[in-house]
Amino acid sequence: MPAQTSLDSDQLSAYFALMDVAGLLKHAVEQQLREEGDLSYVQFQLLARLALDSPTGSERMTDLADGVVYSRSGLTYQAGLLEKAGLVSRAPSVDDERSVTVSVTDAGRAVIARVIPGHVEVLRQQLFSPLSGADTQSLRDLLVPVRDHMRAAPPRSAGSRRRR
Amino acid sequence: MPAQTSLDSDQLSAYFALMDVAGLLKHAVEQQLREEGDLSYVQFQLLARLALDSPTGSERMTDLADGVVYSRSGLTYQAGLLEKAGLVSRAPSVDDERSVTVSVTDAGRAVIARVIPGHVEVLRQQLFSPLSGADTQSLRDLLVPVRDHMRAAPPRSAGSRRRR
DNA sequence: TATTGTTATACTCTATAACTATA
DNA sequence: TATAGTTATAGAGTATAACAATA
Repeated sequence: MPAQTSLDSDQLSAYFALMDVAGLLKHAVEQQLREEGDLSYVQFQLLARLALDSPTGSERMTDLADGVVYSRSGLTYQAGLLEKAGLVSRAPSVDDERSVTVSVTDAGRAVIARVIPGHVEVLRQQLFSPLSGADTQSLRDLLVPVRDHMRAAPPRSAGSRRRR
Repeated sequence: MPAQTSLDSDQLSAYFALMDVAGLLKHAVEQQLREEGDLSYVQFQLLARLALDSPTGSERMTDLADGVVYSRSGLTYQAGLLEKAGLVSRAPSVDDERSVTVSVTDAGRAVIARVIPGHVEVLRQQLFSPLSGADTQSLRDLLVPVRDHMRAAPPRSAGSRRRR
């Protein structure tokens, strides 16, 4: 069985459908986030990760960078914007003076809380309304392993700094 | 059954997995397209649509805009870059003097041909290697209806100009 | 009047490379 | 020496609004 040099039609249409759906969806949620919370998608990701995923509401810059932003300077830029808006604070880490710990503020949590209902509504209308519960679960089960695989085998430039 | 104001955990993880996979994949293919063809993803989409999807290799700006770029000025900008690079040509449409017909040149077809193998290779490694043939078909069958639904009910600003 | 496309403009985001400071 | 983060800088992409030309 030789390695194919082209894709079959299922692969092609899956690829384009994936990119189209994600592109349209991102566009829709970015508009909602901008209107209701003055947030970009990346800023929402950062804030949501701190406010919803982290028990302490804090993470080091390096840990935040993994999976949210592609370059460190980009993260510095976004964190700076969030800090200027009063939604996060930054302080040197206690255990390692090189590191910076980013923390959501109360104002940051308030923005997330304010933005979530409209966000959910967009997702419901745009993404989930054509999908049954079983469909959604299938989609999840298909995509989560792909994400894990991609994160495990990063495309060179997305690797950690030590790989360069 | 009242309308929920939050998402269940399958929906949440499907949403984030979708956005993460598409973001990582876009990042990977953009790098490949830039290295091997000096193309951005949008430029690749435009060129591929003309070279692969259109029987004549030509389309009106308005038709190109549908589903590729979000604003008309953005399409003008990208078409200008492609024209400057000699990959497309633009001419007034014969039937409607207001319209502009964009056509792939031979050089444009050559760039697509040069870029495709590496593109397929990235897709194979990043997206398809964790998916069986049946998985790929399932993914396609789940996402194509979502795309159709999104295109049918655009999120306001992505609509055609006459809707504004 | 409505539609097609372009232009001027401003802004956001991202990346590279050089730099500082700590481990 | 290696790692964490910042800064300066430059470039790409996008959107809005005003505009010209055609239907």
